[in-house]
Amino acid sequence: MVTLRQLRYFETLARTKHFGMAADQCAVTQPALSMQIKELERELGVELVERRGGTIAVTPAGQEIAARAEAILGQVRELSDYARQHQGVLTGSLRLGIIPSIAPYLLPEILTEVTKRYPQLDLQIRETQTSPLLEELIRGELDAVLVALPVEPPQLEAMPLFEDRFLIAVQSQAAPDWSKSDLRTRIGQERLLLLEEGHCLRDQALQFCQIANMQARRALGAASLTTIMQMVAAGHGITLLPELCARTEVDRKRVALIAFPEEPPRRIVGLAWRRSSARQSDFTALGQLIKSLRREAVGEGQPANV
Amino acid sequence: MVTLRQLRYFETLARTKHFGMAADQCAVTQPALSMQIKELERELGVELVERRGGTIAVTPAGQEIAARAEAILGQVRELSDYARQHQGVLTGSLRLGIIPSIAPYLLPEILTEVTKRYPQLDLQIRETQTSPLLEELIRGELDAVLVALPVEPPQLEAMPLFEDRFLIAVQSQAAPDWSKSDLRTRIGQERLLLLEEGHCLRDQALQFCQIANMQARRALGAASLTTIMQMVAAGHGITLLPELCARTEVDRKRVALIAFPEEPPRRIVGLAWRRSSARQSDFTALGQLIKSLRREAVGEGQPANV
DNA sequence: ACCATACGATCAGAATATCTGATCGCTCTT
DNA sequence: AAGAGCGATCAGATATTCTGATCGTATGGT
Repeated sequence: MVTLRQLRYFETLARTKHFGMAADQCAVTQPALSMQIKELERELGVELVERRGGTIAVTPAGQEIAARAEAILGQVRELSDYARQHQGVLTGSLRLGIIPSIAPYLLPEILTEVTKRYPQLDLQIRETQTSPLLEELIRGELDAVLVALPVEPPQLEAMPLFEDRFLIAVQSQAAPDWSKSDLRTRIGQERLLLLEEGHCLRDQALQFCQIANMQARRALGAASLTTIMQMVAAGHGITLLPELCARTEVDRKRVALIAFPEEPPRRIVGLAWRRSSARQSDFTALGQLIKSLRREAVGEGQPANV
Repeated sequence: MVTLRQLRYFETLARTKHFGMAADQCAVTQPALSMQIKELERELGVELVERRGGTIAVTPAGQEIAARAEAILGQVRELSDYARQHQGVLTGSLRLGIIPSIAPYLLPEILTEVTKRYPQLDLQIRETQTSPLLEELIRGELDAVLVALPVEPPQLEAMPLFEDRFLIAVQSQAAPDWSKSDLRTRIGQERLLLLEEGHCLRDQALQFCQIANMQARRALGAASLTTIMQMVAAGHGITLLPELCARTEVDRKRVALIAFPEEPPRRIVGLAWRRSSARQSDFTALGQLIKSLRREAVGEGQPANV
């Protein structure tokens, strides 16, 4: 008799193409996974993976079966989600992914508020860049993600939460030198500091500046905004900084923030989830909670112009 | 962690609304089933069934979850079927339903032929009337059914196999008395013997005779064609007999068969299965096999006219 | 050619999960 | 008030699944 356990293990194996890694992801030892895979093969009477020294290949039949298994596992997840709805909103566990340019600035407040208002909720956080987050979301390893919109995959649905304007961060001493009138031209003349490849923030900044700053690409990617801000403070360049990050990252003595006078470049921060998920009400509740946080926050900490 | 076992048990329970029966159907004892249901409820955090003395009720959440479970189980079945295709046609086990007016006459040959040509196939037979067969087919308890076409449910697909003409069976002594010219009128004057409610044969005969024989409904239903033929032989009435059954059921000394001169009433015998099943090639192979049997059989045993 | 390494298979024993059969307690019927 | 039917519960048996150690093989570097 086929079991869900077998399907779970096999789906992971088909994805990783590696017994050891798959076993890790399933949180069991490699022999345990091997045995279940073998049992599934015996059960179905089909060779699912070809074991060749060093590496393995998923057979064509295996591919198809992995796809079906994935669909089945998805439906089981939705069944559980549906059930969870019946014990009230935002209860049980919710796996939330957040991108690095949001997590540190919003997460503490989110956690405080969630603990206060939804003590039943066990919020599990994963912080990484947008594309792995979306993959994991689609695979069902995450329930929702907090990212910059839009999100492309059609099986996802998103709720915009707030607008996050970009400011220009420059070394304080240099600030008086910046006139608001020709910001864009001026940017083109500076060295633009950006995060490393893969961060959506980098892409957004590049997109905005592509006309203005053709030499931006030579800027090597930094691993964190903190690094970048230290470099700005030391006068090694400028950067585009989301308002959200400003309060935390900016040392007012050493760095000045310049707002765009009109039509500021901005990102939309939103919550995304699988369209097929049965936890819609959880997500809208969580979205509302974050929205409300942000409104208060914006109210108290006004954007700092020069 | 939700298991397929839990879903299987619960789906059965939701259908039977009875722990004991569900346990029987699942081939386990009642405590085993109770425990799995309880575990599923704990897992999902939802009460799935209301236990009230004597009887139980499936909660609304339970209904929805049972429906989802059913869908999931169906997909798992299809996954298995898909896999089975890969080890060649007509291997493994195949659960075939057959109606009583076909089974005794076709099954022996089918079994002989299947054993010869597909020794790998484990054919499990269920014999009952059309409507329970179709229900079980849709639920996935059967893989295919051999019935009179058409079959209505849209999720089923059917393959016509052969035409089975109806003959009139009368007591031998009375036979000379029948002129072919006005068969229909004549039928109206006789007592028509039919199977009990639920047999498609009864409905087909009634449909054909509805103009001719308005008093047919008073004929009490017999449980088997054998009973009916004994009564015909004893001169208690006449019946419409499918050609398929004639060789086996007719004692030529006591019963005569009269063929309709033109446009004989007939039934189409066919094989039906779930459209969603992944075993199409099994079914067409089985259909071909039955077709070929029938062609030979028709060739050797010509319909016996007066 | 030889060693080191990485990978998956295998095995024995331990830990879990699941099942059975007996029994209990409740509710409805008579 | 007694009996029948039903599901829950419990203890012990059984089957499944897991772990940790070990093995054999293929591969790549030297």
